Amino acid sequence: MARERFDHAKVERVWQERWEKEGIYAAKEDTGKQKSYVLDMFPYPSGEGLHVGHPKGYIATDIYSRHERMKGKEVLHPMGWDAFGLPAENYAIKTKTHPRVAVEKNIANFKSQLAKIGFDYDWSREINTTDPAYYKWTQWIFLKLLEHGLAHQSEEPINWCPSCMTGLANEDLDGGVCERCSTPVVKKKLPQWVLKITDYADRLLKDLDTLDWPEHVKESQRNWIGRSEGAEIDFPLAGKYKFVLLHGFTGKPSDPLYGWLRKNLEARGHEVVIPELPATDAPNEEEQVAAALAATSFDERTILYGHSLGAVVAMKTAEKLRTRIGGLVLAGGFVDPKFKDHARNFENKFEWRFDAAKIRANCGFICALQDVNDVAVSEEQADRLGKALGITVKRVQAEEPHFDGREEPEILRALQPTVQVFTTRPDTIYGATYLVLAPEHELLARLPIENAAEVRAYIAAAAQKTEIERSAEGREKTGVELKGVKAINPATKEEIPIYVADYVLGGYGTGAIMAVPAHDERDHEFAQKFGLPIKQVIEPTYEQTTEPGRIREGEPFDHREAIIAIVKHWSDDTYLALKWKEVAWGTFITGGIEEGQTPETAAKAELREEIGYTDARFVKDFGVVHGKFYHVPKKTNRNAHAHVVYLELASDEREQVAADEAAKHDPLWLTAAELKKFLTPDTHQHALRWLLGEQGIYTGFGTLADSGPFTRMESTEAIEKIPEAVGGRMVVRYKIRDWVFSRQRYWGEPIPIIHCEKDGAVPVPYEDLPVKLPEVEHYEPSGTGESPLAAIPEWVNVKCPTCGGPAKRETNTMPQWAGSSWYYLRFMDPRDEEQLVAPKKEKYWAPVDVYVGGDHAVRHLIYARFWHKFLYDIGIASGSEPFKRLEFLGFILAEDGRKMSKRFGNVINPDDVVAQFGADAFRIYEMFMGPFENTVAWSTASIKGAERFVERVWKMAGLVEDEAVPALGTPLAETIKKVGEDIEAFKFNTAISQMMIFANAVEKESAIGKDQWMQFLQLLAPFAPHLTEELWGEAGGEFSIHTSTWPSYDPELLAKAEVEVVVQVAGKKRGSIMLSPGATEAQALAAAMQSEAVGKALGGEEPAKVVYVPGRILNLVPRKAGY
RNA sequence: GGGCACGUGGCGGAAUUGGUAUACGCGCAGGACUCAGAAUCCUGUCCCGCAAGGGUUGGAGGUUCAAAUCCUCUCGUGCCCACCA
Repeated sequence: MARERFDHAKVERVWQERWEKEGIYAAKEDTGKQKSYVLDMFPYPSGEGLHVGHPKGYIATDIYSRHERMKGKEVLHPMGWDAFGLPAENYAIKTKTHPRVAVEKNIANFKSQLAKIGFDYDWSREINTTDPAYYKWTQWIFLKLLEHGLAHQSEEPINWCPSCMTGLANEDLDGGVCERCSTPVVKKKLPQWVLKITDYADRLLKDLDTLDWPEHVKESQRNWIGRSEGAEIDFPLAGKYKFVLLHGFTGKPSDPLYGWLRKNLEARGHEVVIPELPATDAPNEEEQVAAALAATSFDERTILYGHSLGAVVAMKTAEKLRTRIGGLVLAGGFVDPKFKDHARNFENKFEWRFDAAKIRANCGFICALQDVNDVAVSEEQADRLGKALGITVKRVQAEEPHFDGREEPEILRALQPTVQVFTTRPDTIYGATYLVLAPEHELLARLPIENAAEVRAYIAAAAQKTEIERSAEGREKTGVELKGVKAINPATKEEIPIYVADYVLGGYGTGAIMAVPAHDERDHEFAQKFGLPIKQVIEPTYEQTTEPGRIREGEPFDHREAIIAIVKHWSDDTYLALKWKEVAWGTFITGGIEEGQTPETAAKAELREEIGYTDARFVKDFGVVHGKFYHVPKKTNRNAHAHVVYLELASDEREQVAADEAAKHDPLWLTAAELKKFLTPDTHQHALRWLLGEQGIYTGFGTLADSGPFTRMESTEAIEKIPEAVGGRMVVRYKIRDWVFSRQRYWGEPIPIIHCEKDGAVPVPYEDLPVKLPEVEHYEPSGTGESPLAAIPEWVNVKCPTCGGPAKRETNTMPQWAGSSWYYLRFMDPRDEEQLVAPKKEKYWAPVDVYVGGDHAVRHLIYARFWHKFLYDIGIASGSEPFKRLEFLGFILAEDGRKMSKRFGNVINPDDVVAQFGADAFRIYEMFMGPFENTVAWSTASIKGAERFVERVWKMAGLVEDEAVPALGTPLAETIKKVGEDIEAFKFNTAISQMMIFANAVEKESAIGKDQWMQFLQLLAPFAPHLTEELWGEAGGEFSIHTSTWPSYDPELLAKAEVEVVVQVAGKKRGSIMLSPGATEAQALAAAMQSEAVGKALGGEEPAKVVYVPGRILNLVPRKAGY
């Protein structure tokens, strides 16, 4: 009987309605089943709608989740919308519609497109990041971060996109340009909220090892985090200073801290004066300032320091000076006698107004420290001090609150001008011939620089530059020397110059480097341009890693001074080389340096002994190269320290050579090009590069030279020993920067903060959340660094939650990444008004078992992992990682091989494809296109294959019989096994091909048993849910096939009675034999020898060797020559 | 410049992880059905050779009884990072 074609449109409609009506995909928490949480990266609902590339990941999770459900698990497969962000806002600006209107329209469109494909989403859990009921919790997380000290305000220069008119996180840049609009970003100083993701860097890195993620994604994350181990080393500034230390109202010059400071400063040759100040508990300005002034004389080399009330006295003293001093350092200072923990009457006889201009004029630099845990002086007080003096107060961690410890290294560091550098190569410190500070370096404002105007101009110019200009390829190094200041290299004790240059980045390490031009490309380039000394301190060292001569691990080395002599021909452009007779070596002349010899005389002697030439002229000693190898005849590891000596022969005059020397090797005259191929040891290749001038600067590890007590030590050891020896310390640094969290735009979550003049930044009380986004007239960013929200006075002006006084709301919004950093938790409990997620539900569903997505994943994943770890720390999440397994998808390109885009007019809408070919054919085609992670171009021609397969299955219903077809037993068992395994492994393409193979087998038999048919439909159900539901019903199956139990198979059907074993002779196939799987080697051999072809290939002889892999292969190795 | 992948027919790709290379599908060619086309079905389809046979996984070496798979070098492509000290 002829069957109608499959009417996909009708079948899809019928079943999609029924699934929806019966709610078969709703996820429940109380079924007692094992759970499975399958998640797609939720989309941004753009105005363009879906193209055929978008559903690829959704189809995969759909298949996977349907399979999980049929395996008896309780499945959570939700969908939602990441709808805040710039595109919606820009669209709103263009069309003058509210972004919410556009977003709602887009969501409706996306939903209808998705519905047509027949997904098993639980729509009752749909969420939307722009819904106040959702972003209430995004704001809640922000307040929790603030509460735990992980959010703070900063005024550091940040990346500013002049086109989007907003600040951006480091992660939002693409090689120095805004990733959205490709405009070069500039540095701009704006008050910003910043999240301290750096506090989690180490855990974000370490926990990667526990994740079942593709290796390249983990690698990208490691790259972002960018951990590097190195050393922080202090380079003291040259020159002797006189320090005048003024104690506070609880201090005395006899306190241990002052003894400690005196000892440390005097040890460096400085002078220390600690005057006793009278009556500090009832301050009297005149008396105290007079005491300070009387204690000593003041000049350019004087640095005045004050602690607590002493800081105030120091300011007053500086104000009254008639000469200029080197600098003013304040710790725990204040400008207003009001304290956190006590009240004290300081008003008597003290003038609390300061002449900041006078102080600034009198002091070379001013530096103020504030302890983050100070009990007396609030942050706000410290800020006021900073404002009064026109400086930024540096917040540090004191040993004891308010710097009351016995030793306070932060004070010492602030007093004693040093430049702290970060380096991963402390082994090169003896070659550090200058220092470089980044233009942002805070020390630049404090140093007594003679050419201050020039330096300031350079710093200003650097700030103006875009990232691109600053780091463009072919960049020319620029910089300015700081005249009048020098640093001391703590290893060599030599004075070295200091530069400011923008090739050093302010945000990484300490913002300062020691420059080693001999062993760093960038430093070398800079040194060449500025005529700075280049000092070699690392000699190249090579280890032999191949036999013969591979180093014997753990055995000691004997050391030998040696030479490698490069000898030029007297007339040709060729060089003398030795071809060794007993080993496969090609070398230059080489040998040891005996006592009393110099490298030059040793090289000449070696040349005479080995080849006989006597008329050599010494030209050059290139330096030393070290070769580590195992000396086979001497049975020892050897490290040969070889001077590379260049000789030129003046004539062919030569002597007789001893017979034993001549027997060892043949001399050859080779050109440079020939030598490149001929020389076997790496050390000799290195020598050749020196000769040809091809050896660039050496940046690798090696052996230290000219490095005092560390000379001849190897880099790896020196890296461990040098930092401590020069007073530095090993530290770990990360490339990842803190997350700039403020956006000066409208369409985002308002940051729930109220700024009060009196109380500073006050968090909005939890019970007042959410802070709803108000309606505005215009969405345009102001461009001044203020969000459009700032233009709504009735929203901005509020009462301070703490004091009730007048206050203003924070008008910046959060970045788009905020809402997507925790949405997977909300799906577990999407309508809860009391809490972010109910602990019971979280415990049941977490973590996400399989997470599928592609684009932007590195950033999203790092932010989400950061927030998740924080939520874990405060007890909201029960595990420390959100996504157990991650599958990365490859994109679908347009037929022309380009990206699918409205711009190119090559977009294919899934609606059209579904209408023409059906949802099931569309799903099968997308999964059959290739491996899931591959990027492949769409092909309308190829989708026909999927359509044909659907039609074939449809027709196959006509072949169903009551009785099982025995010949299909094994193929069906194999198919059940493979399809199940492949779905779990995300290998959908091979699962489909296995089902096609089975369909071919059914057609060959022209029959299939009813039970076999129904099992086959179940295998196909996750891929083609509509077709199989229809056929399942026709065959008498109970609704729904998607809630039926995944078929099992009899493993015995997989174990065939006989297997084909391929017979090879000498690795080439000569036939095959049928054997029982348990056949012995003897049986297999006997069967194989029956074959004529096998006998012929063996030449009538018995095989010399037999390799038998039961069930697979029998390889016979013949006796013939060559085997 | 650094890191990570990858390279198999005309095309997408498969190969139980070292054991019959090219499964499955697209395309193409020939045939059947048809007045004709669409659709469908059958046959063929890596290269050389009439055949027996030989060759072939970007290229060159190596390890192994056996290599697409492991190692070394080399060429090419893609992705990520990039003045990160």
